Amino acid sequence: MGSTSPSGLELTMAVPGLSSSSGSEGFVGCGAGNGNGNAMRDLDMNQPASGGEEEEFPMGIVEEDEEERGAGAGGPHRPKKLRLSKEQSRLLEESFRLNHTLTPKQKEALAVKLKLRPRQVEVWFQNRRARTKLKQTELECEYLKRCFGSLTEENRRLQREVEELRAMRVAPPTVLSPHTRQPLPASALTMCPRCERVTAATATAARTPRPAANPYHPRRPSAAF
DNA sequence: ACCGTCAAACTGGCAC
DNA sequence: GTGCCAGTTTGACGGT
Repeated sequence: MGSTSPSGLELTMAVPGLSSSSGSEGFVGCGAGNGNGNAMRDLDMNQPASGGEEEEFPMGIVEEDEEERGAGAGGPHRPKKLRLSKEQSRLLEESFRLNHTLTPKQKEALAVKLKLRPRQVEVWFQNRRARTKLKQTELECEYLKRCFGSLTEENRRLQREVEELRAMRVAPPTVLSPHTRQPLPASALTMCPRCERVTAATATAARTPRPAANPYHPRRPSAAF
């Protein structure tokens, strides 16, 4: 795609690390979407078969039945589809850059300037907004995918850590009795609820049934943590 | 000739 | 009533 996006989609996105400028050429090549096709097409598009110098807006208002067109929705034949000239596209892009929506006056003025119908200008802006939004959505999607990936990795890492901590808990620390200086049996140990240090269990605490350990919040195995 | 992509144009629904 | 949007249709065009 290169620096000059053929469709020149300008994107704004509240994604860290991505350009969020609403200015021109905000889009950094994401590769997705309009590929190279347009770049080529723009070179050839709307070129008269003769290849000679043509009017500035060759694809302007079609002469054919304007009335039919209005009523023609769903009619037997749609009018031939137009391809906007490079100059028309350029000017439309330019005004889109300034404003993503048009007032009726602006629309009318632009239509006159481009020799298009106001409806065409309106449709172009609608489609242009849609394309911009689509591009943004695609970028957000990519960003969220990356987030998902890193969070999955983080989750795996934390799970491993939990397993390691659980494994360490199997072998409780040796705590010496303050009285006898002899190692206390694991069954005599409890966790101090205030300082979360392993202490020698009192006789009453040892007899009091304790609630089952919460598997999601395993107690710390020792004061070392 | 066929297919995929892009964009012009249309349609119906919704918000104001 | 008007304008916008999401979804769709359709034609132009390039690539194979």
